[in-house]
Parts: sequence; structure tokens; C-alpha cells
Amino acid sequence: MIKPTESELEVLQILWETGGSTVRFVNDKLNEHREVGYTTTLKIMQLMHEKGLLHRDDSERSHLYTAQYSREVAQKTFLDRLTETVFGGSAMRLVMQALGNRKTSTSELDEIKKLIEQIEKEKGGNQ
Amino acid sequence: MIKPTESELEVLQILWETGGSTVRFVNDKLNEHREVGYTTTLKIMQLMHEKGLLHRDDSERSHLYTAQYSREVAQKTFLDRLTETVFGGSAMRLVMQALGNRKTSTSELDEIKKLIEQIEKEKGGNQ
DNA sequence: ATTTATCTACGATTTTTTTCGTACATTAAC
DNA sequence: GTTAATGTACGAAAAAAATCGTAGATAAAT
Repeated sequence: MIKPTESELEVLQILWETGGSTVRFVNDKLNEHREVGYTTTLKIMQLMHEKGLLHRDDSERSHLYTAQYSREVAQKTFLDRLTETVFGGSAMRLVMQALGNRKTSTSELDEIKKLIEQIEKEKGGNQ
Repeated sequence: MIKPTESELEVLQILWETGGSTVRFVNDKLNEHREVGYTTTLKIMQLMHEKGLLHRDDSERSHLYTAQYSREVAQKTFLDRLTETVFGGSAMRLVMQALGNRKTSTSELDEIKKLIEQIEKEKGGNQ
């Protein structure tokens, strides 16, 4: 997955949220937060399609766009990138920062503990 | 902290690593990975200084640049941003992804568990 | 059927980021 | 003391990203 620009990311968020939508819808959504012209949004989404970031169904007059990559894939991509660039390659440092910095509820923390134990079980005693 | 661009981030990484250095040094470091002209690096660092991303000591002929914001502050900034943009505001989802996706060693996992228990202890039974 | 609204395509402009050349000053080498 | 190397400043070009206007096609409204 190629790195999306800032405004491409805004579009992706909306498409992930909705599962897929028209330029009109995305543009309306964007305009809830900041002013953007319709053709601007159109152009960005057309370029994203050319770049392979979006899939387009043009069987109808108003084309339907969907994200080419799932939110999960993007999450992995971004996390890996952030881990490399700012956390010196250590996912653990990232996790510890995230846990330390933010107010995470006890039940959430428990879930994470459970996840860790599960991972540990899966890998047996290696590494 | 304003959002650094891609190449500004490269510079920051080097300055965090070294604690502070000259344009020459940064440029040499960059050129270990890709070709960049000296004046290009100079310009970028000058702009970063104007933007408030770098501190500059120009008491010597070759100026000494240091990052205005520590790696920790930047980490927090980026994490918050990523949490918002790609993880729908949930730090937990981010952590779980990070743990699931990457090969984290057992000892690292243990450390995280310890951290969680410590946090839980600190907050008592609230939330 | 004519007008109005809505859509895509496309080109052009503006803004931001990246890149580098040149001028000029200072230090180091010879 | 010249010459060469190394530094900053600055402007401008090139590349990338964001913005918008206009044209033309189709659909909806009247």
C-alpha cells in the first residue's frame, strides 16, 4: 500500500466508515469539518483511483468508490511505518508509550493482558 | 508541535539519535541511504528552524542544530494523531494491532504485562 | 420540452515541499 | 599569501499535492 497523503487519508477514513460512497457523500462529510469544493474532492478521489488506493464502480452515473485496502491493512502499514520512523523499530516502546500516555480503562487493560497471554501461549517458550 | 514533513522527519531522527549535530553530519548520514545535495539538507534544516522544529546554536561557524521537541513528545504527538486518524480514537485497538502484527519477544511481552499491572495498581479500581 | 441540478473529465492555478545553483565569507592547506 | 575546502544565505527551479473553473453529458424538475 502506497503512502496516502493527508487529504487522501481523510477520504479513506470516510470510506472505511461507510464501506463505500459517492464523491458527493464524501464531499459533504468533509465539509462538516472544513470547506472543500466538490471538484477538489472529485479530483482527489480520481487520483486515488489511478494510484490504486480506491476501487471504483462506474456502472452508475455517480460512481461508487470503496477503499482498495481495508482499515486493518492500513493500520498495519501505518503502525509499521511509525514504529520504524519514531520508535526506533521497537513495537514494544510504541505500545508502552500508548499505554502510558492515554487513559485506558481497566477493562481495556485486562483485554490487552488476555491478548498477551494468548500470544505467549501460542508461541510456546521460544525466542 | 507542528506536523513535520517526510524529509523533516528524517532529519529529526538523526538529531534525536545524536542529540544534535551540524548540517554536514546530517547530510552525510542521509547520504548513507539516498543521495541528497548538501544545500538541500541545509535548506530543510533552515526552514525547520524557522518553523520552530529545530533549535540552532550559531555561535560557531558551522551551526549546531538540535531538535526542539524530544523524541518522547514527538512519539506522543504521532501516536495521538494515528490513534485519531486510523484507529477511530481507540488506543487499545492500536495496541492490540501492534501486539498482534509484530513479532514481539516473550520478554518484551512480559514487560508490557508488568506495565499494565502497574497502571492498574495506580488507578485503584476506578473507571 | 425547456430549464435546472448533478455528475464526470480535464486542464490550469496555487500552495507546499524538495531540490539545487550561485554568491560570498571564513577557515584550512600548501 | 594564494589556493582549496567548507560554511551560510538566498533565490529559483522542479516536483508533489491541493484547489478550483469550465465544458459537456445525463438526469430530474417543472
